[in-house]
Amino acid sequence: MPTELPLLPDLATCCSPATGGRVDDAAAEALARMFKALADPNRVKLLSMIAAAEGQEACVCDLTAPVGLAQPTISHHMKVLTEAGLLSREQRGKWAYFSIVPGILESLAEALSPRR
Amino acid sequence: MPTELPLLPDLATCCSPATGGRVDDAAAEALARMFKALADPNRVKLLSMIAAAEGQEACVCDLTAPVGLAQPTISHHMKVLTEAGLLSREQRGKWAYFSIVPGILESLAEALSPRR
DNA sequence: CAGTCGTATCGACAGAAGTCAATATGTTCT
DNA sequence: AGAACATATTGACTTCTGTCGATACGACTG
Repeated sequence: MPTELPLLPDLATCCSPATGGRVDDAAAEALARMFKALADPNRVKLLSMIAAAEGQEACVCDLTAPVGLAQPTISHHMKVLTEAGLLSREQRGKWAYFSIVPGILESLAEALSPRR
Repeated sequence: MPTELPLLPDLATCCSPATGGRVDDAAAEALARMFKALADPNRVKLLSMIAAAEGQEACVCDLTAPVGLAQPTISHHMKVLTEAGLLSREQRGKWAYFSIVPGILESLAEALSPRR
């Protein structure tokens, strides 16, 4: 079920970091949704491993072992990160490659930067 | 129950942004704990209101009305933000003033900045 | 010192989230 | 086509989380 996607626009409304002025309800929810995706240690680890990989992309097969979770759980976390707009998925042959959505982390970081 | 506090050190281990290299378990948990505090729209709103206030501090009495939550709920959220190390509390007379822990947002933003 | 006001804690409840085993889907190779 | 492999989905279970009413704590005020 496609529920979102237009998350970047919400964050990129320009000149409205969450900490530079009162944030409206929509922006607060958009931000909270992305932070919620990062609110799990295993997802932070997964994201960091992808970010650390060359090309900022990684195959699920490379991620399963290091985090020590069952395969369905990894799949679940990847879905959460993807639906939050942080990762994008690309099926390449038999494998699923995930990569960080370009600019999304910078947008998040900017939303946190005080007084712009 | 005092469970944490040394969160800044964990983040400030220098030169180890979550997205610049594989993050270890401790760092992942520290980061996730802070993101978890931001994983609620109302808390994002509360934090942004404090950040927007002059002196980056605000009295609870000023925050209750705008978010439209019951007073115990606000108190709960403030506690979550405080225990996550994002806010500090100061009792001034009859009122409780909360302010953003200096540098904490910058640290978080830096942890999100890719390739350092 | 009794009352009032601001804030925190407690207890309870509904809904969300993390985890895994089992199973399904889809892709490649023979 | 059938086997083997990689990933996704389903279902079930437990734990965590947001919310509020009731109540307790603390500080000023009269």
